[in-house]
Amino acid sequence: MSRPSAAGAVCEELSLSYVENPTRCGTCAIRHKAICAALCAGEINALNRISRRRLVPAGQTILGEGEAHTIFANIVSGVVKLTKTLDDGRQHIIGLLFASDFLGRAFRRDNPYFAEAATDVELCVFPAGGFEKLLPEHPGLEHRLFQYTLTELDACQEWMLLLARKRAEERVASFLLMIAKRVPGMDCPHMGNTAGIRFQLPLSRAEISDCLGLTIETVSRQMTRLKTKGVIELINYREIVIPDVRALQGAAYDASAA
Amino acid sequence: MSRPSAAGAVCEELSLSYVENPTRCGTCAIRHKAICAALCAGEINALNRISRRRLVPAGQTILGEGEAHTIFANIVSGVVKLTKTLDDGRQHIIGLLFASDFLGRAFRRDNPYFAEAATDVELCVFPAGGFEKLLPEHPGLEHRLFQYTLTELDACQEWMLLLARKRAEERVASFLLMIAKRVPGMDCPHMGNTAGIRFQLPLSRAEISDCLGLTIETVSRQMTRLKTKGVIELINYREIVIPDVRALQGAAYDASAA
DNA sequence: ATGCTCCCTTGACCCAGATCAAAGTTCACT
DNA sequence: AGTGAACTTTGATCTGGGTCAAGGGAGCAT
Repeated sequence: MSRPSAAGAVCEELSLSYVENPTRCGTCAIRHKAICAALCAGEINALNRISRRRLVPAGQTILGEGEAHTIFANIVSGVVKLTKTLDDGRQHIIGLLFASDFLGRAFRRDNPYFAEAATDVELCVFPAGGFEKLLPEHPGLEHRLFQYTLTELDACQEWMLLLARKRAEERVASFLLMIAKRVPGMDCPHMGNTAGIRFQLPLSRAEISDCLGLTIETVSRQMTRLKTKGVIELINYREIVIPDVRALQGAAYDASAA
Repeated sequence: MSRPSAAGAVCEELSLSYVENPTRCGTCAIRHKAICAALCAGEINALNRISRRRLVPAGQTILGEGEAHTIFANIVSGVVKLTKTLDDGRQHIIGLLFASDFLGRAFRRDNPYFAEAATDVELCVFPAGGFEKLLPEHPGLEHRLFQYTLTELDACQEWMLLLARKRAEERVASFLLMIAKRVPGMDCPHMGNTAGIRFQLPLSRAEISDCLGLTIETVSRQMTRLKTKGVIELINYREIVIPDVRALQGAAYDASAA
């Protein structure tokens, strides 16, 4: 599960936990996108005061399912997967968190899912106690978290439609589209078509199948199928080019394709 | 889709909109369960001031998908189904609302789903404008709604696992269990076993199949299967007895079965 | 009663995707 | 370069649930 990636990270807290320095949030990549966006100075400072940066290498557990959760966190970079498991081993990835997403289920003693770093991940961590104490004191913070939760619920309901009614090819196409929207892209110099998108898949085939309610083999076959149709190009197992997003949206049966 | 039921209701606003009378909330069946629970007197009064009771007959639309939503509401009695549709007609019921549940997606112009009365429904309706104005003024109200939304998200994630990984029989059993928990039961005099549960299904087979990502025929076959195994008894198409809840939990592969 | 309509069940058959089984890639490490 | 482990693809076959097509009930109107 562990893969090499940009930051050859080890899991340890960096010595960035200086307490009063406002440059910490000031220079943060997700300052204006995460729940931090739209917080007033007082709220940002309160958060800043209890937060610590942490690097988590790919494959490492962040929160255990059913355990009491000890932290909340913003994802600064990387991808976190949230998994639920039936006790005979069948499992499903109920959510992926990307840069600027928020990790943690407030107002609940035990964590309803298992959270694991899918790639190397950089977190901005808040201890659970401190964070939950902050919420009632800062309505603006709770409001932001509420809005974020509503968006998460929307996405979850959309995904239910995929699981209940889409065919395998549509699911894989929908998945690639979702990843393309959330993952940082890279230059696409070999392509004449400037509309093309190129990016790195953060998940293995096994993990993709656990997102889509399919098997590894079916995911693989559908990828090959999309490649044969010219809807996607596979640079290698992890790297993908989408020459024409519209075509992929068509394959995904994506209603939001204009 | 319309069925006879207790209240032979027509859809019209009742003349209950007297403005200052506190007995309205005071005598409400869901006063201590809906988002109203844990609100202070001021908040309840503010809600009371803008609310109206409304009866909606089975089969009638409450909110259109994609339309601007004009109302929020508490479900006082009955069952509301929330549906999403792909434009080729494939559809899925993403949620069912029962007594004390809340209907409406705050902070969004358009409604992300289609809401329809599955049975005759009694609503406590709030006009959208008035309700959204109340939220920032009453943090307690927003807090309640936030908690309710988190619970909804938990349920949605649990349901995703069902759609992604459970087999047909487990899905049907899980569905019956979910209904049994939320729908008012009735006496079970013909049974010696006092642990038995008897209730009315609020949905047709077609609607159940739209909840479970299955077809009508498969739902029907699995119901017959559960009946043959003795896990359920069918009084008629809509009425069900569960002689032993444990057995049904087993069939549902329900992890929460102790 | 009779017939109608709307659901629901049952049966026969089919197919998308699962399962089982190799073989091919990729990449880290000698 | 060579080896091994992990991941991915591909092929053959199987099967759970879908699809198509008849029947059953139950409730309502005549």
